[in-house]
Amino acid sequence: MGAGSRYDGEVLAALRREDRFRSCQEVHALIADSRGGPQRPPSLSTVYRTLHRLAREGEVDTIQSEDGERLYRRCETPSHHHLLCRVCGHAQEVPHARELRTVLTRVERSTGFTGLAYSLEFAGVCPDCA
Amino acid sequence: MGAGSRYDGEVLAALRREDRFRSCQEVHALIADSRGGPQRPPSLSTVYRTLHRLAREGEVDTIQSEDGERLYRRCETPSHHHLLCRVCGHAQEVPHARELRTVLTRVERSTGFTGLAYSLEFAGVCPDCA
DNA sequence: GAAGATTATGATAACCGTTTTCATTTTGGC
DNA sequence: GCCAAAATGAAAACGGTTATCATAATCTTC
Repeated sequence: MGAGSRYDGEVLAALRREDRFRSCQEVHALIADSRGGPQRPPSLSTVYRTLHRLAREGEVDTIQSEDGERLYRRCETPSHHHLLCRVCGHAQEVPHARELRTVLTRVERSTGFTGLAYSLEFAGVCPDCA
Repeated sequence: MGAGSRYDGEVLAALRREDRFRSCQEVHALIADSRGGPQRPPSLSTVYRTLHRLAREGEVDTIQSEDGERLYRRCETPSHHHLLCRVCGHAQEVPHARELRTVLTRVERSTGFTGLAYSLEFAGVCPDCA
Protein backbone atom coordinates (compact mmCIF):
# COMPACT_ATOMS: atom_id res chain seq x y z
CA MET A 1 0.00 0.00 0.00
CA GLY A 2 1.08 3.53 -0.66
CA ALA A 3 0.41 5.75 2.28
CA GLY A 4 0.94 3.88 5.48
CA SER A 5 3.20 4.18 8.43
CA ARG A 6 4.67 1.37 10.44
CA TYR A 7 3.43 3.21 13.51
CA ASP A 8 -0.19 3.94 12.65
CA GLY A 9 -1.34 1.24 15.04
CA GLU A 10 0.71 2.43 17.94
CA VAL A 11 -0.27 6.06 17.41
CA LEU A 12 -3.95 5.22 17.30
CA ALA A 13 -3.57 2.95 20.32
CA ALA A 14 -1.96 5.78 22.27
CA LEU A 15 -4.86 8.07 21.38
CA ARG A 16 -7.35 5.42 22.37
CA ARG A 17 -5.76 4.85 25.73
CA GLU A 18 -7.69 7.69 27.27
CA ASP A 19 -10.56 9.76 26.01
CA ARG A 20 -8.92 13.13 25.65
CA PHE A 21 -7.10 15.28 23.21
CA ARG A 22 -3.37 14.76 23.17
CA SER A 23 -0.56 16.76 21.72
CA CYS A 24 1.85 15.16 19.33
CA GLN A 25 4.57 15.19 21.94
CA GLU A 26 2.29 13.49 24.44
CA VAL A 27 1.56 10.78 21.92
CA HIS A 28 5.25 10.38 21.33
CA ALA A 29 5.91 10.04 25.05
CA LEU A 30 3.07 7.56 25.47
CA ILE A 31 4.49 5.33 22.78
CA ALA A 32 7.93 5.54 24.29
CA ASP A 33 6.61 4.63 27.72
CA SER A 34 4.65 1.66 26.49
CA ARG A 35 7.81 0.01 25.24
CA GLY A 36 9.56 -1.65 28.07
CA GLY A 37 12.43 -3.35 26.36
CA PRO A 38 15.19 -2.25 24.06
CA GLN A 39 12.78 -1.36 21.28
CA ARG A 40 13.33 2.15 20.04
CA PRO A 41 10.27 4.33 19.75
CA PRO A 42 9.52 6.21 16.55
CA SER A 43 11.12 9.59 16.24
CA LEU A 44 9.20 12.73 17.01
CA SER A 45 9.23 13.60 13.31
CA THR A 46 7.49 10.36 12.46
CA VAL A 47 4.80 10.90 15.05
CA TYR A 48 4.21 14.40 13.69
CA ARG A 49 4.01 13.03 10.17
CA THR A 50 1.74 10.17 11.16
CA LEU A 51 -0.70 12.35 13.09
CA HIS A 52 -0.74 14.86 10.28
CA ARG A 53 -1.65 12.19 7.77
CA LEU A 54 -4.23 10.53 10.01
CA ALA A 55 -5.88 13.91 10.44
CA ARG A 56 -5.93 14.48 6.70
CA GLU A 57 -7.43 11.05 6.20
CA GLY A 58 -10.13 11.80 8.74
CA GLU A 59 -8.99 9.16 11.20
CA VAL A 60 -8.38 11.66 13.97
CA ASP A 61 -9.93 14.95 15.01
CA THR A 62 -7.79 17.95 15.66
CA ILE A 63 -8.31 21.10 17.63
CA GLN A 64 -6.03 23.96 18.54
CA SER A 65 -5.34 24.43 22.20
CA GLU A 66 -5.45 27.91 23.63
CA ASP A 67 -1.71 28.23 23.49
CA GLY A 68 -1.40 27.18 19.90
CA GLU A 69 -0.68 23.48 20.21
CA ARG A 70 -2.41 21.11 17.88
CA LEU A 71 -4.25 18.38 19.74
CA TYR A 72 -5.42 15.07 18.38
CA ARG A 73 -8.12 12.65 19.31
CA ARG A 74 -9.40 9.42 17.85
CA CYS A 75 -12.39 10.24 15.66
CA GLU A 76 -15.36 8.30 17.00
CA THR A 77 -18.19 10.05 15.24
CA PRO A 78 -18.35 12.36 12.25
CA SER A 79 -19.72 15.14 14.42
CA HIS A 80 -17.30 17.50 16.03
CA HIS A 81 -18.85 18.33 19.36
CA HIS A 82 -16.55 17.96 22.26
CA LEU A 83 -16.74 18.72 25.90
CA LEU A 84 -13.37 19.25 27.48
CA CYS A 85 -12.44 19.41 31.13
CA ARG A 86 -9.99 22.23 31.70
CA VAL A 87 -8.47 20.46 34.68
CA CYS A 88 -7.99 16.82 33.72
CA GLY A 89 -8.37 17.13 29.98
CA HIS A 90 -11.09 14.52 29.82
CA ALA A 91 -13.08 14.79 26.63
CA GLN A 92 -16.54 13.47 26.03
CA GLU A 93 -19.19 13.81 23.41
CA VAL A 94 -21.68 16.57 23.93
CA PRO A 95 -25.19 15.32 24.67
CA HIS A 96 -28.27 16.67 22.90
CA ALA A 97 -26.42 16.13 19.66
CA ARG A 98 -29.56 15.72 17.62
CA GLU A 99 -31.12 18.89 18.91
CA LEU A 100 -27.92 20.73 18.24
CA ARG A 101 -27.71 19.37 14.76
CA THR A 102 -31.22 20.57 14.02
CA VAL A 103 -30.41 24.12 14.97
CA LEU A 104 -27.09 24.06 13.21
CA THR A 105 -28.66 22.81 10.01
CA ARG A 106 -31.19 25.59 10.25
CA VAL A 107 -28.35 28.05 10.59
CA GLU A 108 -26.68 26.65 7.51
CA ARG A 109 -29.86 27.03 5.46
CA SER A 110 -30.62 30.57 6.48
CA THR A 111 -27.16 31.98 5.89
CA GLY A 112 -26.68 31.03 2.26
CA PHE A 113 -23.20 29.79 3.02
CA THR A 114 -22.05 26.70 1.18
CA GLY A 115 -19.59 24.02 2.16
CA LEU A 116 -20.36 24.72 5.77
CA ALA A 117 -18.47 22.99 8.50
CA TYR A 118 -18.64 23.79 12.14
CA SER A 119 -16.77 22.97 15.24
CA LEU A 120 -18.24 23.31 18.65
CA GLU A 121 -16.00 23.14 21.66
CA PHE A 122 -17.10 23.21 25.25
CA ALA A 123 -14.64 23.70 28.05
CA GLY A 124 -15.35 23.54 31.73
CA VAL A 125 -14.58 21.62 34.87
CA CYS A 126 -15.98 18.13 35.00
CA PRO A 127 -17.80 16.82 38.07
CA ASP A 128 -14.84 14.71 39.15
CA CYS A 129 -12.50 17.66 39.23
CA ALA A 130 -14.92 20.11 40.80
CA MET B 1 -4.34 54.82 35.24
CA GLY B 2 -2.35 51.65 35.30
CA ALA B 3 -3.15 49.43 32.38
CA GLY B 4 -3.59 51.39 29.19
CA SER B 5 -1.75 51.65 25.94
CA ARG B 6 -1.33 54.71 23.80
CA TYR B 7 -2.41 52.56 20.90
CA ASP B 8 -5.59 50.96 22.17
CA GLY B 9 -7.68 53.22 19.98
CA GLU B 10 -5.77 52.53 16.82
CA VAL B 11 -5.71 48.79 17.43
CA LEU B 12 -9.45 48.67 18.01
CA ALA B 13 -10.02 50.90 14.99
CA ALA B 14 -8.02 48.53 12.82
CA LEU B 15 -10.10 45.63 14.05
CA ARG B 16 -13.29 47.53 13.40
CA ARG B 17 -12.33 48.42 9.88
CA GLU B 18 -13.66 45.16 8.54
CA ASP B 19 -15.73 42.47 10.13
CA ARG B 20 -13.28 39.64 10.22
CA PHE B 21 -10.68 38.04 12.39
CA ARG B 22 -7.21 39.43 11.94
CA SER B 23 -3.83 38.28 13.05
CA CYS B 24 -1.62 40.49 15.14
CA GLN B 25 0.67 41.09 12.20
CA GLU B 26 -2.27 42.11 10.02
CA VAL B 27 -3.34 44.61 12.65
CA HIS B 28 0.18 45.93 12.79
CA ALA B 29 0.27 46.35 9.01
CA LEU B 30 -3.13 48.03 8.98
CA ILE B 31 -2.01 50.60 11.50
CA ALA B 32 1.18 51.22 9.58
CA ASP B 33 -0.75 51.70 6.33
CA SER B 34 -3.22 54.11 7.84
CA ARG B 35 -0.43 56.52 8.70
CA GLY B 36 0.53 58.47 5.66
CA GLY B 37 3.04 60.91 7.00
CA PRO B 38 6.24 60.58 8.98
CA GLN B 39 4.45 59.19 12.01
CA ARG B 40 6.01 55.96 13.14
CA PRO B 41 3.64 53.07 13.78
CA PRO B 42 3.82 51.14 17.04
CA SER B 43 6.23 48.27 17.10
CA LEU B 44 5.07 44.73 16.56
CA SER B 45 5.82 43.98 20.20
CA THR B 46 3.45 46.69 21.31
CA VAL B 47 0.66 45.43 19.07
CA TYR B 48 1.15 41.92 20.45
CA ARG B 49 1.04 43.26 23.98
CA THR B 50 -1.97 45.45 23.32
CA LEU B 51 -4.01 42.70 21.69
CA HIS B 52 -3.07 40.29 24.45
CA ARG B 53 -4.29 42.70 27.08
CA LEU B 54 -7.46 43.62 25.20
CA ALA B 55 -8.28 39.94 24.93
CA ARG B 56 -7.70 39.44 28.64
CA GLU B 57 -9.94 42.40 29.39
CA GLY B 58 -12.66 40.95 27.19
CA GLU B 59 -12.52 43.73 24.64
CA VAL B 60 -11.67 41.40 21.77
CA ASP B 61 -12.44 37.81 20.91
CA THR B 62 -9.71 35.42 19.94
CA ILE B 63 -9.67 32.21 18.01
CA GLN B 64 -6.89 29.99 16.78
CA SER B 65 -6.56 29.64 13.05
CA GLU B 66 -5.99 26.21 11.60
CA ASP B 67 -2.29 26.84 11.25
CA GLY B 68 -1.81 28.02 14.79
CA GLU B 69 -2.09 31.77 14.46
CA ARG B 70 -4.06 33.68 17.02
CA LEU B 71 -6.73 35.82 15.43
CA TYR B 72 -8.51 38.77 16.98
CA ARG B 73 -11.84 40.43 16.44
CA ARG B 74 -13.71 43.24 18.09
CA CYS B 75 -16.07 41.71 20.66
CA GLU B 76 -19.57 42.80 19.76
CA THR B 77 -21.58 40.41 21.88
CA PRO B 78 -20.68 38.20 24.80
CA SER B 79 -21.61 35.12 22.81
CA HIS B 80 -18.96 33.47 20.76
CA HIS B 81 -20.73 32.30 17.66
CA HIS B 82 -19.03 33.19 14.45
CA LEU B 83 -19.58 32.38 10.85
CA LEU B 84 -16.43 32.67 8.78
CA CYS B 85 -16.05 32.68 5.03
CA ARG B 86 -13.10 30.56 4.02
CA VAL B 87 -12.53 32.63 0.89
CA CYS B 88 -12.81 36.27 1.87
CA GLY B 89 -12.53 35.92 5.61
CA HIS B 90 -15.75 37.78 6.24
CA ALA B 91 -17.13 37.07 9.69
CA GLN B 92 -20.69 37.51 10.81
CA GLU B 93 -22.76 36.56 13.77
CA VAL B 94 -24.57 33.28 13.57
CA PRO B 95 -28.34 33.63 13.38
CA HIS B 96 -30.69 31.59 15.58
CA ALA B 97 -28.55 32.61 18.50
CA ARG B 98 -31.35 32.30 21.01
CA GLU B 99 -32.27 28.82 19.90
CA LEU B 100 -28.65 27.84 20.05
CA ARG B 101 -28.26 29.27 23.47
CA THR B 102 -31.23 27.28 24.70
CA VAL B 103 -29.75 24.01 23.56
CA LEU B 104 -26.32 24.89 24.81
CA THR B 105 -27.65 25.80 28.22
CA ARG B 106 -29.45 22.49 28.32
CA VAL B 107 -26.17 20.78 27.52
CA GLU B 108 -24.47 22.60 30.33
CA ARG B 109 -27.10 21.52 32.82
CA SER B 110 -27.10 17.87 31.89
CA THR B 111 -23.37 17.36 31.95
CA GLY B 112 -22.61 18.49 35.47
CA PHE B 113 -19.69 20.53 34.22
CA THR B 114 -19.07 23.84 35.93
CA GLY B 115 -17.53 27.01 34.62
CA LEU B 116 -18.62 26.07 31.17
CA ALA B 117 -17.63 28.15 28.21
CA TYR B 118 -18.14 27.25 24.63
CA SER B 119 -16.99 28.42 21.28
CA LEU B 120 -18.83 27.66 18.13
CA GLU B 121 -17.13 28.33 14.82
CA PHE B 122 -18.73 27.93 11.44
CA ALA B 123 -16.66 28.03 8.29
CA GLY B 124 -17.94 27.97 4.75
CA VAL B 125 -18.13 29.98 1.57
CA CYS B 126 -20.36 33.03 1.73
CA PRO B 127 -22.87 33.79 -1.02
CA ASP B 128 -20.70 36.57 -2.47
CA CYS B 129 -17.73 34.28 -2.95
CA ALA B 130 -19.69 31.30 -4.21
C1' DG C 1 7.93 73.01 36.58
C1' DA C 2 11.83 69.90 38.14
C1' DA C 3 13.29 65.27 40.26
C1' DG C 4 12.50 60.81 40.91
C1' DA C 5 9.68 56.68 40.52
C1' DT C 6 6.77 54.05 37.56
C1' DT C 7 5.16 52.37 33.32
C1' DA C 8 5.19 51.77 28.25
C1' DT C 9 7.85 51.14 24.17
C1' DG C 10 11.13 49.25 20.66
C1' DA C 11 14.70 46.22 19.04
C1' DT C 12 16.34 41.99 19.50
C1' DA C 13 16.97 37.53 21.27
C1' DA C 14 14.87 33.52 23.14
C1' DC C 15 11.16 30.12 22.96
C1' DC C 16 8.65 26.32 21.34
C1' DG C 17 5.78 23.68 18.50
C1' DT C 18 5.94 22.34 13.88
C1' DT C 19 7.82 21.54 9.25
C1' DT C 20 11.49 20.74 6.07
C1' DT C 21 15.70 18.70 4.57
C1' DC C 22 18.50 15.05 3.40
C1' DA C 23 21.23 11.06 4.18
C1' DT C 24 20.18 6.47 5.61
C1' DT C 25 17.27 2.56 6.29
C1' DT C 26 13.42 -0.16 5.29
C1' DT C 27 9.97 -1.94 2.25
C1' DG C 28 7.98 -3.92 -1.93
C1' DG C 29 8.24 -5.80 -6.63
C1' DC C 30 10.60 -8.68 -9.84
C1' DG D 1 19.32 -10.74 -4.26
C1' DC D 2 18.71 -6.30 -6.72
C1' DC D 3 16.72 -2.09 -7.69
C1' DA D 4 13.27 1.53 -7.18
C1' DA D 5 10.17 3.76 -4.11
C1' DA D 6 8.78 5.05 0.30
C1' DA D 7 9.52 5.77 5.31
C1' DT D 8 12.50 7.09 9.01
C1' DG D 9 15.68 9.78 12.12
C1' DA D 10 18.45 13.66 13.34
C1' DA D 11 19.06 18.10 12.97
C1' DA D 12 18.32 22.50 10.92
C1' DA D 13 14.97 25.80 9.48
C1' DC D 14 10.67 28.19 10.16
C1' DG D 15 7.22 31.28 12.11
C1' DG D 16 4.36 33.11 15.45
C1' DT D 17 4.69 34.53 20.10
C1' DT D 18 6.95 35.90 24.39
C1' DA D 19 10.67 37.58 27.28
C1' DT D 20 14.50 40.70 28.00
C1' DC D 21 16.41 45.01 28.79
C1' DA D 22 17.86 49.55 27.75
C1' DT D 23 15.55 53.78 26.54
C1' DA D 24 11.71 56.97 26.36
C1' DA D 25 7.42 58.59 27.91
C1' DT D 26 4.22 59.39 31.77
C1' DC D 27 2.82 60.21 36.40
C1' DT D 28 3.57 61.90 41.33
C1' DT D 29 4.98 64.80 44.62
C1' DC D 30 6.89 68.64 45.93
